[in-house]
Order: sequence, then C-alpha cells, then structure tokens
Amino acid sequence: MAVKALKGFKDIIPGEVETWQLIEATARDILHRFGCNEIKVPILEKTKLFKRSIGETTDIVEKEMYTFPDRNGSSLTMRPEGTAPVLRAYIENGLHAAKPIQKLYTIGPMFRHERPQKGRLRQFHQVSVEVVGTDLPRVDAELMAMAALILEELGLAASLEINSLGCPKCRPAFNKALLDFITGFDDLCDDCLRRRNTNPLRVLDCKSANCQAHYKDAPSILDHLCAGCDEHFSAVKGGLDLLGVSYTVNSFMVRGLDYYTRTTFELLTNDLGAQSAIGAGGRYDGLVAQLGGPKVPGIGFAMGMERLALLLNQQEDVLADPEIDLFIAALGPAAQDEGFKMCHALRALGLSVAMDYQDRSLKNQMKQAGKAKARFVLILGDEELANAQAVLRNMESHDQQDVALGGDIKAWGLELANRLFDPE
RNA sequence: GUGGGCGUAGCUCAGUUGGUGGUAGCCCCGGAUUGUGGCUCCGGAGGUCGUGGGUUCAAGUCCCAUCGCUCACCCCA
Repeated sequence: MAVKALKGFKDIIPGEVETWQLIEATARDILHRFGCNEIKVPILEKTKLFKRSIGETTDIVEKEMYTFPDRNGSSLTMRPEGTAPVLRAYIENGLHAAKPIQKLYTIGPMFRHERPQKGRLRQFHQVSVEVVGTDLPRVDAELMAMAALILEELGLAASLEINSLGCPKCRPAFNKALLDFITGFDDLCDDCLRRRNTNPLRVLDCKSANCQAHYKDAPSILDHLCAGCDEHFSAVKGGLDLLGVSYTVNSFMVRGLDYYTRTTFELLTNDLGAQSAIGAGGRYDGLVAQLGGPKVPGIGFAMGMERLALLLNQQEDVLADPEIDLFIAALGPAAQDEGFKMCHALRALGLSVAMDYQDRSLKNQMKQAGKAKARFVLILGDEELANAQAVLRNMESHDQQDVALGGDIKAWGLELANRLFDPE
C-alpha cells in the first residue's frame, strides 16, 4: 500500500497550480499598490504565542491546533493563523521603530486539525495582511476596500459585512446585557446553552431558527458602544461610503478569535456551500501590547486561498495554456547529439526548449511538439547537419524556412531567438 | 467530536433479480508506404472490483467489520 498524504493535506498539482499563481500574483500586485510589504515568518512557533493572542478558550486553541513537544520538551504549535506570528516578528525586529505605520502581508500555509470538508482543509493557505501603528478609521475603510478590490480583480463577487465589537471599555457592559437577555430563555439549542457560558457573543451567530427568533430583540452591540467606538465606527462607514464600497452592517457578526476590537468584517459568497467566508478580519488594538510589544493599535484580515481557487475554478475561466518556444526534432544519432547540445545552449540563452531523446519518428516528434504547445519546431536530420542548416517550422502558420547553424552556437542561437520572438 | 453519501483502469464512470470484469469516454503507446503536429480511422497497453471476514454451487453485486474519500453539523479563511 503506497503512502498517502495526511487527511486534510492536499497536493496542488500542475493544472491546478496555475490558479494559485494567478491568485498570488493578483494579491501581490494590489497589496503593493497599497504600500504593503511582504514578510515571511516561520510556520512553527511557541504554543504560548497562540494561547496568548487567539485566546485560551477559543475552539482553535482548545481543540484545533497542531501542538506537540519539541525534542527538548517545550511545546510547539504549527501556526493556525497568520496574525500572531507576524506581530511577533513585528515586535521582535523592532519594526515599530522603523516606520510609524507598518503594512505587512504574508502568504502561506496555516494548520488546523478540523474535520475536512468543502473549502476547509487541515493545511490551508491564506493571504494575511496586518496594518500596525494606527487606529485611524480611514485605515479600516481602506483595508476593506483593498480586500474587495483583490476579489474584484480576480472576477469574484462577494458581499461585505461589517460590525463593531467595541473595546474593553464598552464591551463588558454589553456582555452583561446580552447575558441577562439570553438567560431569559429556556428553550435554546444545546450549542447556545453551552456558548452562553463560554462566549455569549457567539450565540448571536446561531443558525437555529428557534434561537434566531429569540435573538431578534437581543441587545445590539452597536447600541452599547462607548462614544469613542461609536464615533470610530461611523467614521469607518463614512470612509467606505467615500470610496464607494458597498457593505451591510451585521450587528450579529462575531469573530472566532478573542483579540478583535472595534471594526470586524467578512467577505461572503453564496457559491461555496457551507463555507461562505472567503475573507475576514478586524481590528486588534490591544494585541501588540498584549504580546509584549509597544502600545500600538492594528488591524488585519486574511483571505482563504483554497476558497478563492474553488470559486475561480468553478467559473471555468480559461487560463492560457503554457507554451514553449521551440521543440527540436532530431533524426538519427548524430542529429540527436547535436540537438542535445543545442537544446541546452538555447535554454541558457533564455528560450524554453524541449526535445525527445529516444530518436523516434519525425511524425511522432511533431506530435510531441504539438502536445507541448511548441511555437516552433527545429527539424534536424543528417542532411541538415551536412549543410549546417536546419528547418524551422512555425507551428501556427505552418511556415517553414531554413536557418543556418554554422559557427558559434551562441551567435546563431541568439539570431534564432530573435526570429522566434520577432518573426518577420 | 457527531451524522449522511460514496469507494470498479492514471482520470470520469457503466455494471440489470448474485451467474466469466466494460467494443464506454478521456489519457497513454503503436499504426494509417520513405522526414512533418492538431481532425479522423484502426490497433494495443493498463484492474489485488479499497481491505479483511461471512453467506452461497457461484459475490463487483448480499451481510459484518475495517480503512479511505466526500458533504454537512460544529468551527472558521
């Protein structure tokens, strides 16, 4: 029995990887337009980092992390999200001193031990963005606009939902009001009864129709915001309006990580089955300090690349087939030797070149050239060798002409290259 | 952690009330007279029917177990 990949771990093979390259290239391009810089951070961190940031009682920390002892016994965890490692690096490298506002992004795998399903894997990939050093509402608006723009340029439709979770000043009062409200019902679902004790905010997200009926009149966090948070949220909305980004306010929206404050948002789609969020994030003003860094506010978001890839693939958009510049069809042992050398020399000169090493029939080699999507084929047999020339066939126009091979391979190779890219 | 669906060729899948594994499609290989691709035609290769038990004269088909995949709950990107 052959060894297979772990459950929830997937290969991205040729034919699929092109979609990923498109996503990455598009995201990078837009991120750079907004002044974001890439940062690469480790996949493995001390477990403490995630417990402190994400929250001890969250599902992620309690039952989804790949946590194991290092050889010396200290506890390690494969990162379940990108914010904590990036902020750790921000603090550790003193990036706050380099620039007042740091816009950082990272692209890579995250790990959560969940039951796999559509759009959810154990190793998944995110584009993760953090803007650290400012709490200006326009930064929030700009970040959401940027996320929306990435999706737009990928040709994906998504709706933006926003909310404010308040701050440590106003949230406790709301939590109490909410808890008092929920305690009034005795026919809530089991999940809500459980969540009532762990994280009351999350009951608002319940999918049970019965529960939702009750929550219609639940106190809204938006009615409990302190003056500062209320003003901030208004300004965020104002910023989105100025940029013409459409959104809906969803006061029931909650986040699964404890560090969020004030602005939170999700980018949602209807085309992915149960996993509707393709991007989500929010503000985390106390987090950097909590991790031992300077007292600076921050906001960030992540996009799930698997989900983006699924959406792109079900749109059946036509990604251009990769093609090669030249196929060398060599006939006979002498031509095979010569072709082998030419193949390498031309690759060194910058051309993508292929050939068959088995000295098969010309017909067969032409077939291979067609499959490889070669733009040109260079036909080389004993006769051509004797005359120091070869036949160059344009596969699209079916045009054929002789090319001279004499002398230094670099000289005629360059000439050939020019002809391939600028055929009369 | 809890449920549902599904495991037959590299891939997508037929397989009738149990009666010898499909001329199926795609892919791959070879050929259609001498050194010219895509289309077409012909031929070929490729399978422990996920695995292990059981029932039966006979199991891809029925039963049990097990592993895997998948979708959903939960949670989340």
